[in-house]
Amino acid sequence: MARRRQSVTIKHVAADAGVSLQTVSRVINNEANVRPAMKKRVQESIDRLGYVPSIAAQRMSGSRSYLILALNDRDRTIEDWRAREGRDWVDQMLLGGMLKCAEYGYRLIFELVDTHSDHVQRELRAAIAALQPDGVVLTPPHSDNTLITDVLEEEGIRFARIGSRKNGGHIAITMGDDKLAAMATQHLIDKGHERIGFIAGPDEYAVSGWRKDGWEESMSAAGYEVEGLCVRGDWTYASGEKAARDLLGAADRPTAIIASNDQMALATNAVAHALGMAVPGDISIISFDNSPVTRFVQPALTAVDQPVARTVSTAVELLIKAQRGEDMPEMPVVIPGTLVERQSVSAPRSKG
Amino acid sequence: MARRRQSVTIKHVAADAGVSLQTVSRVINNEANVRPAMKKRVQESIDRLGYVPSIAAQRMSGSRSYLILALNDRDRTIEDWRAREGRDWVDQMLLGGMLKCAEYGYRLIFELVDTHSDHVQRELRAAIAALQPDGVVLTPPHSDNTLITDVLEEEGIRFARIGSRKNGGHIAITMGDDKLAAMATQHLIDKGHERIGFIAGPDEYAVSGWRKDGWEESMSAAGYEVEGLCVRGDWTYASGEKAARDLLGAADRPTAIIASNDQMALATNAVAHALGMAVPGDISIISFDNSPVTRFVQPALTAVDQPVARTVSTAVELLIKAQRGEDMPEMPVVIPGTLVERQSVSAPRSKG
DNA sequence: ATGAAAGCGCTAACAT
DNA sequence: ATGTTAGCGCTTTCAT
Repeated sequence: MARRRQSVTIKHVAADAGVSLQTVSRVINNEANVRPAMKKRVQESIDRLGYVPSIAAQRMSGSRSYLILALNDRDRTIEDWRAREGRDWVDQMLLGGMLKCAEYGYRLIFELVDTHSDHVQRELRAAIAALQPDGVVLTPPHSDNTLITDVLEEEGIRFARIGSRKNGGHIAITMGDDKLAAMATQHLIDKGHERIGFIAGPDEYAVSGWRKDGWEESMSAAGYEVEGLCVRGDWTYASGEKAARDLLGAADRPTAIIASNDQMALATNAVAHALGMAVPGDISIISFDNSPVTRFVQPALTAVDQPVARTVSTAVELLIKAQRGEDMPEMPVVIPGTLVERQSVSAPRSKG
Repeated sequence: MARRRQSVTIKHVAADAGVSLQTVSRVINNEANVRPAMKKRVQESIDRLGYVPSIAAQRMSGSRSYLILALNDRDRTIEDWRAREGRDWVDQMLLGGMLKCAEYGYRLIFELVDTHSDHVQRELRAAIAALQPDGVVLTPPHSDNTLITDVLEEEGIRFARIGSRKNGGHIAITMGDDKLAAMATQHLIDKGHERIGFIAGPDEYAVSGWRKDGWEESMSAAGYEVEGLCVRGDWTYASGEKAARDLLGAADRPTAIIASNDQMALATNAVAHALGMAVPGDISIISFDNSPVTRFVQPALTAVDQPVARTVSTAVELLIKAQRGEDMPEMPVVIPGTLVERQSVSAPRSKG
């Protein structure tokens, strides 16, 4: 196929408007020092010719690439895609990230990186060299991975960390996990529960700790015991099964369980049924994430919704605005989630 | 933030290896006329310095952009994302497309376009001017939209149409929709059904017609009537409800229904329940697509699985290979789907 | 406020 | 088989 060239370039516009390339460039980039009349004339040529700048050329000449890179964990993402269980984290990221990028004339490039491989750094440097993104959105567990953030700092690329509170010179955004967990716990306490179990996520994820903190906070504020009521999982269904068996097999078992994600909540629900316990009659369940599956399971799960789309959208917007010279927020930004009530919570059975 | 420059460029590698830029370029692009020893020396420098070519520069110099554009319908995609009902078409596209691109050092850019707006062409030209993609993957209903294909032909950009049989000079890939529909119909016939209803998709989608053809083919091969057994929907749940009411409210109603997508099948299931009919006892159902929700509904739906990931993966691979000079397939490529049996099909009740 | 010239990192075309 | 030159489309100096 023939060597493809830009059909309409800045030169064509300049010729059409009878001005220099520079003036056209100034108009494109909305710079100062262009008289309104001149600007109008150039803009008309742009519109008439249907001119759109080549981002390759813009990037080449050392300015912006108009590309935002969204980094996700390769294994977990591919596993979710293959499982086809309706987890829509990626879709929500795209919904928030792509649309916000489009608003500003940027594009979101979704990229997978191996968190645990020893060549994360190489992979990342390669992506940066190839694309020269104007900003990077980091999702857990990348958000606090210093292997990654070190590279980005070295390369001088702005980044936003989702699910992180480390904002030194960078953007940090959380969904208020501790407050959400506290809210979920309080919701159960209000229903009359006193023994509320908690299935935590893996340590590698900062959000795991915050969610646990929130649960503990509400429990101790109410004067309830937490000892022996927390089990750690690793987000997987299997780990949720094991955790649920531990909690529900105990002599003084809880009357409610909060699971740190949907998979583990689903597993808890299944284990309860397997043990002949009614949900929510014998055991109430609240899950985190609120992916589509929470609505399809029996009973539909009460869940803490994570506003992924709004969070990523905000991250992208802050990155773009920072590039335009606006200040980045000093403190971690919180995009709070909400509790979505469904059928997996009721008052505990009155004690015989 | 400081003007960012490539940290390691082809110049550094050339200097390090003591050769000309051109030789490095030849090694990068795996071209002929480089002695093995020289190639090895250059490759070592590349590895040592961690050099990765800038795709912006590669594109600028008139060669490849290493970008493949995947075009989807904006409204439908955003609606799916917002609905959060577990439809994973986009995820399966990414699974197939991104991973295949990565294999060849390309990147997939996922882009939304308004099919029905009068400025599709402007939108598309803008995307092409900005990104200069090496190939475009078209999904229904874009695949047969001449507004879109005309622009691509004008710009000289190779494209692959998914769900299209129009391959004149381009790549066409289907999932064998007619055969799949025929297979689903035959499956019901084998179970003893004679009156099998069909809910078709909108005309705008070529696949709608093929699926209907397959149903008709199996029906007439078995010598069964199709008159009054086909109703057209528009993919939505609401249209499926209406279609199902039409079919199930008739005097001589069908004992089985094939719906052309999951949403309409779900609606059919709900309508059957509302009318006091048992599924599959009174009415068997088969759906198309096999998105996650088919497994979560009661009863789990027998469905025709659409191998979206494999299809997109193939599309991308053919585009890349074509760019490398390999021939494009003359005929439409078929990536056949399969029938996934679940609980929504049984033999019809014996006639009283 | 506008223009001219230099250069970004790379490859195509043409040397040798 | 390797090197040299020109130029892709744009922005950044630096002039005017």
